[in-house]
Amino acid sequence: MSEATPPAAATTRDEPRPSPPEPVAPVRPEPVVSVRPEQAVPEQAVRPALTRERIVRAAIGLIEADGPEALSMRRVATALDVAVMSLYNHVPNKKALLEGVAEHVANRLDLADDPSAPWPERARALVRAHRKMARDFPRSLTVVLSHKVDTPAGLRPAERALAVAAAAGFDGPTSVRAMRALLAYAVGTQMRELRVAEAFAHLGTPAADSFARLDPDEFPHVIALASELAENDTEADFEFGLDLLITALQLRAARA
Amino acid sequence: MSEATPPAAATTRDEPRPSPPEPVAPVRPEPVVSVRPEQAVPEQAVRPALTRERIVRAAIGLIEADGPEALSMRRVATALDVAVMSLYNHVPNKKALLEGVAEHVANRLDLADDPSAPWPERARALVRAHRKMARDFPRSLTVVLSHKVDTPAGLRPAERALAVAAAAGFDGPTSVRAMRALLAYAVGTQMRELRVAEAFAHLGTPAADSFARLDPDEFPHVIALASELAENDTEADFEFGLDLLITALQLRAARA
DNA sequence: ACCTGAACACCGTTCAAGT
DNA sequence: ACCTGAACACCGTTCAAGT
Repeated sequence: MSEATPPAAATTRDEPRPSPPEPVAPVRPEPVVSVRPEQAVPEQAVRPALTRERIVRAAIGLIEADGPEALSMRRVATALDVAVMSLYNHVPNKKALLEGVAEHVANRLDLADDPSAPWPERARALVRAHRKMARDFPRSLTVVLSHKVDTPAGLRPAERALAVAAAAGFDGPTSVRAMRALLAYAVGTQMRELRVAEAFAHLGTPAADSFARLDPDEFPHVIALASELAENDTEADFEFGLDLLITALQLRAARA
Repeated sequence: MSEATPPAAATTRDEPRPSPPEPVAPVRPEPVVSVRPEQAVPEQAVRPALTRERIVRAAIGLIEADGPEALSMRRVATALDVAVMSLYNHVPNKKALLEGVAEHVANRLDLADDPSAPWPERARALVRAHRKMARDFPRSLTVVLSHKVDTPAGLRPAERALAVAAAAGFDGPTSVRAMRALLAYAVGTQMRELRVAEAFAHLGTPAADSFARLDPDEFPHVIALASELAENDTEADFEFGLDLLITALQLRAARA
C-alpha cells in the first residue's frame, strides 16, 4: 500500500541512497535457542519478499507521482530498496514491467453488471467505469492505452460491451461496431481528462488568457466562448457525449 | 523531404557514424577567382543550414520509422549529420522539440470547410480530417495527443467545431459540449487505429488465435464473435460511430 | 532460486572553447 | 550567431559472481 505513494525521497534524484533500515548484523546471529523466530524481529525489520506484484505496484506509484516518463528500473529498485538487477529476477525487462502496469490498472476496472437492468443503463455503466479508471490512475493511463491487451484483463470490457449490445438486439457485426464506438469514446474522454489534469497541474488556469492573444478573425468562436471553454465540467461533458451515443443506439435498436 | 524518411543507417545503433560526404579539405580552399561560388560546389555538397524546421522534420521521420520511444537528440543529430549540441542552438531541449513535432503534425490537419454545406456534412469532414492525420502520422500521434496545444495549431479544430455547432443552432454551452464529444470520438478512434496498426506491425494477425485460449464461460460473446473482432475495417467502424454522434446531434438540433 | 556489483552502450544537457 | 567536444548524471541490460 505505501508503495502506491512512494516517499518523497524517491522523487529526488541526486542525493545518495540512504542505507536501508535493515538489521546491520555483520555476523548472522544464529538463534541457537528457539525463540519463535517469526516474532523475534521487531516490526518492520523484515523486508517482504521481492515479487512481481510488489514491483508493479511500486512502478504504478512512481508513475502516478512523477509521470510515466520518469519511470526507470533504477528508481523502482531504490523505491523497493533492492539492487536494480534484482528486479530482473521477476520481470524480464522494462517493457514487460509496463505491460504489468497496464494489466494491473486494467484489472481495477469496475465491471459490475446487472444483466436484468435495461441495456442503455448497462452501457452507460460500462463507459463510466473507464472514466473512473482515468480518475484513479490518471498518469498510468497512457501506459494502459499504449499497450494493447489481448489478455483477459484487456478483453473484459469488450466482452461486457458485446453482451450489452446483444441484449439490445444488435446482430454480430453491429454489436462489434457499437462496442468499438463506445470504447473509442471512452478512450477519447480519458485522454481529454488527462490533458486537462496535466494542464492544471502545471499552470493555474491554463487556457484562459492564452485565448486573448488569438487572431479574432481566425478564432471568432473560440474567443466568443472563452469562458465556456475555460470551464471544465468533465463530468457533464462526459455525460453529454455518452448520451448522444446511447440515444443514437436506442434509435437504431428500435428500427431493427 | 528525404529527412521525413531517414536512411536505414539511422535506425542501426551500433555501427560508428560514417564520415559525412563533405568536401574533406584540410585547408579551406579560398576561391580567389570569382566562380560564382553558389554553383561552384557540386550537387549535394552544400549542406543546408541547420534550422528548427529541419530538426523537427528529422524528428518526425525518426518517430515514424522507429517509434516515439526511439527518438533521441543524438539520433536526430546524426540523421542531420551535425553534432548533438548544435541542435540546442535551435531548440531549447527535447521537450520543446516534441512540442514542435506536435505542432507540425497538427498543422497538417486538412481543415478545409465549406460554410454553405449542411452542418452535419461539415462535422463529418472535421472528424474525418483527424482520422486522416492518424493515418499519415500514425506513430507521431501519441506525441500530438500528449502535448496539449493552446497554440493556434491546436485550437483550429476547436474553432471549426464550434463554428459548425453554431451553424446547427446550438447555444454556447451546448456547442462546447458537442465539440468535445466529437473530438473525444476523433481522439479515441485515432488511438484505436494506432493500436491496430502497431499490433499488425509486430505480429501477422494478432488476436485471432489468442481468443481461442479464453475461458468460454467468461468470454462467450468475444469467442462467438471472434471472426468479426479479427476483422478490422477501421473505415467502416469509424463511420458507424461518427454516424451515431451526428444522428443524435441532428435530433437534438431539431428539438431546440 | 534469488540477489548483486561492475561494465557496456546508450541517454539529455551544462560548460567552456572555438569560428 | 552558430557550431562543437568533453564531461556529468543519468538510462536499460549483460555478465559473472556470490548465496
